[in-house]
Amino acid sequence: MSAPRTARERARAELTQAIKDTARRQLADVGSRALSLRAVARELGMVSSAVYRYFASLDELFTALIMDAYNAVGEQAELADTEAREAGATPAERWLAVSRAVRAWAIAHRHEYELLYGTPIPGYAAPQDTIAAASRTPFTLVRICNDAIAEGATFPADRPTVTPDLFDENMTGLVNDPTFAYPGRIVLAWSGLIGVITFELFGQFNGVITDFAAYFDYTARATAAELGLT
Amino acid sequence: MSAPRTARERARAELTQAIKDTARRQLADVGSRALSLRAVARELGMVSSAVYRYFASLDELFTALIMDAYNAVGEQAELADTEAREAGATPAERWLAVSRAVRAWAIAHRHEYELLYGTPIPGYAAPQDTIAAASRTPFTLVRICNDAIAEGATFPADRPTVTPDLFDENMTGLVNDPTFAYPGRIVLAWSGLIGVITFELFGQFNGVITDFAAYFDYTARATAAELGLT
DNA sequence: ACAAAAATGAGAGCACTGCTCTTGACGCTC
DNA sequence: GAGCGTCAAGAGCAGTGCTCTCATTTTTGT
Repeated sequence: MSAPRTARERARAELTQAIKDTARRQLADVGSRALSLRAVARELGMVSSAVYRYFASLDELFTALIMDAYNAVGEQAELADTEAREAGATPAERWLAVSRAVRAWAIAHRHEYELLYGTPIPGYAAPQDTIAAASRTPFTLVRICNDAIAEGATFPADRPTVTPDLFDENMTGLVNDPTFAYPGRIVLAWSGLIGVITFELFGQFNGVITDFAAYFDYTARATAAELGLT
Repeated sequence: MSAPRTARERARAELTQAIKDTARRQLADVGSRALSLRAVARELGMVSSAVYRYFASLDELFTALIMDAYNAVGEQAELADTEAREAGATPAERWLAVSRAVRAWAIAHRHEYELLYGTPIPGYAAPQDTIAAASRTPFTLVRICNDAIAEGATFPADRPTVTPDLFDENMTGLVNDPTFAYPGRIVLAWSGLIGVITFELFGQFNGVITDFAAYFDYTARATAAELGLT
């Protein structure tokens, strides 16, 4: 990611980006299963073996696309939350705004969404950078809850909670809630949010729901209510 | 599905099953992306073109595997619920039992689960039969709620609800609840259940949760509580 | 019982894929 | 300007899904 110093480095950086861009374009057309390194090379007017100078394998190209996609959806989520917060929205309204932003991105970038939350690519091993990029969206949800707690929100009583020992160490201090009622429920809310979007995109709601957008809003509101957000 | 009358029909039925079985075996080994019709034919000692007499395309073979998988997990769900009910379990306990059964099946048949709830196979068009098979598991959850309603359970007050017009017509009469509070929430619970299992299987919980089984039980209990099941 | 019809398996072949290796040309550094 | 590292290109390998043709076998109709 360092700045290109020589002409060759600049050309390399540009071509690397061009490969990713055309790959992303073809991904939108044919889906991840049919994405072909040779077709990408063809569209760029180069021979297939030349692409291997930039990505050692198709899996590596996929990994790069996944990284970019995690950052893209994370950026949308952060943006939606920041805008809502600056407009004076309540935590519940911010939750809805972020949920909508994630869904909108998923619909607009269906096949990139599949890369993130669909069947994992077998040869793809998530490096440390990927984890950070993947955390941007859920951390946005955590931020909303932390702000709500700071404003005096409390977790609804009489609901199942979870002990902190089920969670990884680096998760325990994330939410400002010593009872750990929030963190356990936030993770469930997060997986539920992706679950609803996935069901809609992957056709599990066909023949069940007719108005996807309206139903999604309901799910987001219901989830926020279950977190005690108002 | 009619009974084989001639020897050729019997041989055809057996070979069709043998192809599916070895395909399922190879699927467990290499995953759906690497499943090869030629490799299946090789293992069966036949030439690849012969397999096309039984499945017109790889997509058609996938469709058959998907049908079988939907029925397999649905059967496990129904079995778990029936056993729990006959043992005198409460609706909440039955919900937990069914949830656990689905998760257990998913872990034991990872790649078949991917076929059902992961990225859809592009060339696969769900016929009417597939919808019926896919409905077995969620209908089991509906049955639990109906039994609970029959026993006098009521939907928790002060929670967001949804109007019936968002749902397909053939869904409206499914749950014995004129207010339609249950159906909207059941669908969310269903997608949430699959969302949690998918997150665990697809690695989204790596670095977040350590004790998957314990956390899953919590999510199932929390979901049951949100439906007002006791 | 015998011929026509249908179904089946084998093989060759096409177009495509990911990936490797070698070759020759170019740009950068000293 | 010489030497080195990087680069695109091409050939080639093993594998894929799928189609076509050609015998062989089984079922069916008369």
